[in-house]
Amino acid sequence: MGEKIVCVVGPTASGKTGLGVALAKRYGGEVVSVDSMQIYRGMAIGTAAPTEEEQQGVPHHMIAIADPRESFSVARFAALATDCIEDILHRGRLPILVGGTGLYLDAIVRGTVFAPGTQDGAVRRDLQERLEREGIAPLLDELSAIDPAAAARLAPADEKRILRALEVYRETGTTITEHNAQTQKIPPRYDASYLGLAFREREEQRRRIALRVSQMAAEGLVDEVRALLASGVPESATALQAIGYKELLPALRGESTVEEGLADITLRSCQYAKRQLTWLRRNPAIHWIFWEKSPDFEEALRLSTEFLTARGVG
RNA sequence: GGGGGAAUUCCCGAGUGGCCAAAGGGGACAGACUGUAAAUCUGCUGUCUACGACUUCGGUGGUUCGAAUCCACCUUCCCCCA
Repeated sequence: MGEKIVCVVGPTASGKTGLGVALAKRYGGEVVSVDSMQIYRGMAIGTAAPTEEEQQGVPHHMIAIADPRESFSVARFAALATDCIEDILHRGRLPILVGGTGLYLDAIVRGTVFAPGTQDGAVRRDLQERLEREGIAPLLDELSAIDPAAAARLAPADEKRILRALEVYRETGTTITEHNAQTQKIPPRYDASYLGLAFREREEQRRRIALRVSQMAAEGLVDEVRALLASGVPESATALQAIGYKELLPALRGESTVEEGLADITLRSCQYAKRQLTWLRRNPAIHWIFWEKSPDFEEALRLSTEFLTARGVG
């Protein structure tokens, strides 16, 4: 087992930022954001990145460090975040990972080794072209021949993963099934204590999200999106795929209204929260704290401390 | 006041006598997830004592072996003329 770290997880708008800061102050820790969209600059409002005031003097890492024109990846994120964590540990402080991007968080804690190959690599481009020319069927057949397990596991419509599976084989000579089996044998890099935040009632979660969206609008979300576009961020950029941004593009093009865009943001955020919960639910190590009505951070800090003490943290 | 059109399962919307518990989309719910992950993909969605039965297509009453589909009347909504 590696060194002890704390992870605060939960769906969007569940109060992770608040608890993360409270824990950091209580334990002398620093926050590492594990969020696929907060890494981009100029997206503070829509990604609900912690403001200076919310940070309360606690050092925060991995926020607004990338240009929104570039594309990040799990592997890149995990590498940078791991550097941050190591640095915090070397300084004798407690790393507190706060974030909603499940894949990223798991990759960091487990120390996942990703197979080579990137989105804009030659192999991927080649496969992409073949997909456009020939359709998915021949590619899936090819995968069946080299990695029947993966071919059986993946749905024919899951083009993204089929291409990736073929890519891994071409880049490494090893099937993705084999690669995954190998990486799963690697012991976790960190000894993580997980605290999960969630609303007891789904409806309460929805209300909370709707409230947050209207606050974002009041803080100038529309202008934020406009500014990104004005600075040359293409609509196809990963950053503009973020919820809160892509839904406002039609309104900015005059094809829809801001009101409709905001309603769409609320809807997509609720659906996203649901997916986050699906991801988190399969991690039995998470110590859940459920909000009955609205967040009660004092109580949450008490429960968290109790749990962390039992786990030997602090 | 006259004329025309429409009412379908949570929503939108197909369906015009049997192959309809009813296409398709959305939403909801559940799940997956190893270099785009706030992304991508899958399943499921009338009820039940479930390889069968029962109740649904605005309401009531008819026609028919059989109706969401045909007829009559009623209710509501929309459009046109006045």
